[in-house]
Amino acid sequence: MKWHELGEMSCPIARSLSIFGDRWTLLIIRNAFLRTRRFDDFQKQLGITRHLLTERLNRLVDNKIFEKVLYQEAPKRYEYKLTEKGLALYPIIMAVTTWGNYWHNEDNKYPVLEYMHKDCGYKTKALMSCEHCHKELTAKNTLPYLY
Amino acid sequence: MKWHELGEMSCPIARSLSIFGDRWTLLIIRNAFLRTRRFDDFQKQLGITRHLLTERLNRLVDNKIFEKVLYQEAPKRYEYKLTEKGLALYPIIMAVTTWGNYWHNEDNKYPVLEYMHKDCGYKTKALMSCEHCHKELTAKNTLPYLY
DNA sequence: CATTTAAGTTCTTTTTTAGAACTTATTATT
DNA sequence: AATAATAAGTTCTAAAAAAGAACTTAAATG
Repeated sequence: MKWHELGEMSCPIARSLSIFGDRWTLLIIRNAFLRTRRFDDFQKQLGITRHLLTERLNRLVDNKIFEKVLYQEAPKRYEYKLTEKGLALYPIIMAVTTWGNYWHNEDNKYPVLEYMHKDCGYKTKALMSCEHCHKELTAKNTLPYLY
Repeated sequence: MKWHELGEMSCPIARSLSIFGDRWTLLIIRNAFLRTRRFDDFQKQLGITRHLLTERLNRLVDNKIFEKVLYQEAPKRYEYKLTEKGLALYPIIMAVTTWGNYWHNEDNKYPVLEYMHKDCGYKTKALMSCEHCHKELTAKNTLPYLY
């Protein structure tokens, strides 16, 4: 299977990975959530080559995850800002964070990145939960279900 | 930054991506959740080259996401079975599914893959929620918080 | 006038991936 | 008994992608 074919698959996971299933894109998005918006800042923070960063940012703009916002007229300069569609990636970032914190952190060698829920004021772990009964969803109590 | 350096970063996202932040690994894991366990089945279902599949499965075994389980003595053959650490990736799969379903599906061109919560019996969307107040967590009501 | 800033672009080298054929050990079929 | 099939890789070559460094452009700054 060629990579670009993934984008046309009926599986939502395959389609999603055709956008961010590579070595850099989710890290770019992570930094965007941490308020990075400019080319050189992404480049310095990530250590990604300028060439690749250009290519990835363009893909994210094409897919409406970032929008380019003019911040300077001459010469024209744009910031890369998460759209609503881009902001909707946050649960993925949280899910990856949570797994990395608790499952891929032998001997608690690395610090734990948690989240503070502003509405209730508590430091919280992100749980996947059922929209009906609000209990936690796991591989064992859940079945994929094609609508 | 070189790729293998990611695995030693303090950020849980970077460390996680050092395992599954590539073109194939999350698709392998998706299929594992759909009960695929054998080399040739992964290969045929995904259309991945045998060479890469070998490399990816070995990485997943090294990282204790799959365990090899002997299912035939002569010649020795092993199945790749998700460990508890591997099963814990399910929220990531659900989060990616949910985003792909609702945000990366223009004109509802593609079918929606939902989940059935066996405990309550309802078809459900996977929501990221606060372990305290159980309300939904989003980019806007949440702050990363280094413990 | 020389430097700096910001956002790329271009170039060469290295690494990864794709694709197809081959191997090995055993079981099933003609 | 010889031939084909199954399963899980391994080994090749060619193609694509990524790394790394230097260059470009346009304006602002010292």
